[in-house]
Amino acid sequence: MDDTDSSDSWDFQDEDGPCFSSNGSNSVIPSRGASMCGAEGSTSNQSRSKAISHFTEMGFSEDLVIKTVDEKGEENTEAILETLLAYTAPEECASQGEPVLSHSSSPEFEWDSLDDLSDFSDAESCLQNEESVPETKMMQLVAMGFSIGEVSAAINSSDPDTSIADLMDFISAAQMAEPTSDHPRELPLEGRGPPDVKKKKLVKQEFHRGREIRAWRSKALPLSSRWWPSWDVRKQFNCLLTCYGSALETERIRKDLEGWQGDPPEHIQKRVLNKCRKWNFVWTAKNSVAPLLPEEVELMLGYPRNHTRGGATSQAERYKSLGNSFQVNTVAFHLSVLKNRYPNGISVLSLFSGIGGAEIALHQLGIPLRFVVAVEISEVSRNIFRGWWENTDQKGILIDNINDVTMLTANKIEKLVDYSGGFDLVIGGSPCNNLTGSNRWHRDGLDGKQSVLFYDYCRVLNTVKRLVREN
DNA sequence: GTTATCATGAGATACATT
DNA sequence: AATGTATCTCATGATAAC
Repeated sequence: MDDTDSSDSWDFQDEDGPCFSSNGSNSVIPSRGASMCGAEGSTSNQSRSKAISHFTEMGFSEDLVIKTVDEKGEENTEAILETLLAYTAPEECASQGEPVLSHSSSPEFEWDSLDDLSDFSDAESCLQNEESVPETKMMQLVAMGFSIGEVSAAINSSDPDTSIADLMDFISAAQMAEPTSDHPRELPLEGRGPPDVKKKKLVKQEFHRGREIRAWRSKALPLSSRWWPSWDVRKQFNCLLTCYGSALETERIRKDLEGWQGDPPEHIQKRVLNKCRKWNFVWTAKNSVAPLLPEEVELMLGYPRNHTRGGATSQAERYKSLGNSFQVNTVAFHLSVLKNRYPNGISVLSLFSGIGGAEIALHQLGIPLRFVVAVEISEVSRNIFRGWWENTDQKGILIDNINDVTMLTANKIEKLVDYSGGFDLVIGGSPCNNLTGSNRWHRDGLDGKQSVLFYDYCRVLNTVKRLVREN
């Protein structure tokens, strides 16, 4: 059962990730910071050299690191990093003729640009140690923020022993040519470039930021960046829900904020901020907020732009189908181990398939969809998925006329297994309507009307397993 | 250690408006 | 008939206050 989804605050989960982490945006080098705090006094020399090697490993020159560490004190990792970047960034801009921190376009909204560099040295050692395993290479590059399509293309068109650095080179070159319609970029990562250490850091940084508001403010939401008030301290979006804030709500906020000289009083700020949190509002003009557009939600969740446009009859349906869906990049990350196992295509039984998050993830990984059974109760979602299937010229077989999981009897499963030659993957996230805190009315747990389908997932999975064993 | 407070959520329903 | 809005409601974990 894959429960990777959009239910938590929109933050990449790192438990299974090999070399990146989503430590909170405020924490700077938490593990190292802690060990340094504990190393006061007698062992300060040790912590000093530790700090120095930490920053030199990041690619900064040793002289500069020693100077800065002595200047700022080895415990002030944040300040050190800030200073180091301040020293090195202008040089790189000059030599490469392009902005290094391309997202920091408006000075008044300069966010701390350092917090996510913390685990980079771990990623670096990861790169050096495990270059021999292709899946790992794929995961590492995806973890750095390259799109799965780009990484697949690069790995497919190079020798198996090509280094990560060369692969990055390859991808960068391809990006400069133009993004293909087949593999559009999931996130706008303008900070990419030649694979020097600095760039790798930035790419990694961008990857984390893709999940945070700050990235959106200057890239996907340039207007928002301009009007974002300093007292709106949100750094992450809340859970992407199936419903959205009303126009009247945003109107009330506008009225609340009008007529103050400078910042509004604290109680107003608090009220507005609570509303913004509740509805994931973003700033669109002076004193004005608005819900995220469906296109923006699609982008965040890793779907192709306008993925939900055709099949969904209304805006409400678009939000609903997106709010109930997988985060594609996350699913692709977990499924990337299948890439080399199914070069000739995969046979998938997709339960609660919705708008096709699992299938899109496989497609973006470059795994051909040889045979897909998509079981989905919502006609709107089925239409969206079929639209995608046709738009991407899928060559495999799609069976999407079984709408209800409870109708998927052992008999039918057996026929499907015979027809397809067996399923390689059973995937799906069963409904959580009766589990979620949002539902005050029928929060009946797994035995609730919708969530009870969890048991059908188990039933189907066990049937498929049994058939596989028998064959 | 215990209690109080706060924030939050793959939401549901009735009613109003278009 | 379809869409938009207001109102409903609460377990849970984190943190603050006692």
